[in-house]
Amino acid sequence: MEKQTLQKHTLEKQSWKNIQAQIRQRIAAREWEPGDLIPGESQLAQQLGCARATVNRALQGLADAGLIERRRKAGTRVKLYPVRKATLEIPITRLEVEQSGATYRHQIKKKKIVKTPPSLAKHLNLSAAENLLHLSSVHYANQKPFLYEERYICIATVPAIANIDFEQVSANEWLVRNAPFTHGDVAISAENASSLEAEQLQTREGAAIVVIDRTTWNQAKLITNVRLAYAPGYRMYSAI
Amino acid sequence: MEKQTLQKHTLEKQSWKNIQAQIRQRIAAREWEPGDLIPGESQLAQQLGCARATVNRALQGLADAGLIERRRKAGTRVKLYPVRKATLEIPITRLEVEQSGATYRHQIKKKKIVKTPPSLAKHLNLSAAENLLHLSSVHYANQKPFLYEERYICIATVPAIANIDFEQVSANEWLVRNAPFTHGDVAISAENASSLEAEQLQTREGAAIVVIDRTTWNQAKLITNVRLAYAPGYRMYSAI
DNA sequence: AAGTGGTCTAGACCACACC
DNA sequence: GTGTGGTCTAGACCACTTC
Repeated sequence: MEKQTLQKHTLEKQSWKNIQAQIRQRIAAREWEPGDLIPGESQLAQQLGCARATVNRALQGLADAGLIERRRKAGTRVKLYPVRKATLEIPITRLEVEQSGATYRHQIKKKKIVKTPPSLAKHLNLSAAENLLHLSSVHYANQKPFLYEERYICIATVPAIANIDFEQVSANEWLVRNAPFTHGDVAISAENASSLEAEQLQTREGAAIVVIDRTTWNQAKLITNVRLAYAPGYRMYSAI
Repeated sequence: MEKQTLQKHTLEKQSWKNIQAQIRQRIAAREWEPGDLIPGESQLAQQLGCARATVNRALQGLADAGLIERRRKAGTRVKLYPVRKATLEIPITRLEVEQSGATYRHQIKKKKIVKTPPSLAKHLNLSAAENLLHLSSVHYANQKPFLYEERYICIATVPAIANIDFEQVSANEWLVRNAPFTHGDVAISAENASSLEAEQLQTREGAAIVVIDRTTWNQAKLITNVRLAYAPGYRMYSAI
């Protein structure tokens, strides 16, 4: 009690964010150079007048941010090459469009049940006999094409999709709300629009478009694989 | 002691990750539906036989992952639209190339000191009188162009750059190691290669290329703005 | 005013990696 | 073995928000 009151008076607020900021600054100021070992948690706790758990939380955040590297017994080091990370949010397309102030609409272009196409079978190591629902659709913002989507949904994993009217709710939105996934992967690239894509996006063939390829799983079961071709001019932003 | 031993015997390992997985599963299983309020921390702690702090840690992770939404007094709700996030690592170009097994080389194409160009002045709200070091360079993987980079560095913020030989260390690498930044922003887009870019990247004009525009700051002071034009075929990957 | 999450503490034990 | 980070606990107080 006595100690705590003292701290409050001398250092005002103590929180793990505060501690983290102090350590961050000491790293930025080169007090500990890249590659250096920094003091142990207990030592820092004593220096900074807080509990070890608080220092631990601060350091875990810094490790997460890629500034330091921690190993039991070996201690904590300032990274030689700090790894910065950009976090991109993956929004529901309808919300993304609406948040930009535009009116959203989407249209199904194709819908049929197919066996696993060879291109996917290899990449997703899926049985060639698997039944997939193949959907193509275009999403519009203010009646202008925004995104052309080519999607495969694994029927065995998500049997309920058989009864969904995808004219009402996009597959994207329905899946996000009804088929929670455990993990997945994303690839982002740039491609020249094919003639089909150019037609659907009402742009010229060869225009540079952002393409996102995304696959999601529930445990070991594939849920969906989708290729998203955004209309020219699409940009993704992130703070770092 | 007695209690702890009991837990060990009945539930094997208890950790916040375990608790988190249990809660995750209950959300996935629709035990709590999207929009529902889930029990408070103390209640969950009692149910799960652990301390409230442990539940707190688990729930904070889930909030971070975008699955739930927490507010004091209001409680914790399952998000209607879970926001998934993809985290992209921003590597040093040399390391990115070398990790792919290729040999790295880079070459400075232009280097001169300029006043803030109008295009940047607006976007970065920078004084037009600011002195910037303007560098263009090409990074190669196995002698093939990998990345064309157009960079501006704020001399007032990083005076030390005046004496750096950027033939030896790329600006990218030098800055990462010597000019820590507090925050920044990134934009990713697809563009058709201009004639200059096509020439530098040894590709055809109009080829679709990934373009990353990145700006970093130290507190209120601009460090650098860079436009990275990757050779056709470049892909960024992320797990989600 | 009251209830919820957010954080801190002191102490304890564990898990892992290095010696 | 031994030292480091990783985690857990019980209890406490704080801060924010809704009522």
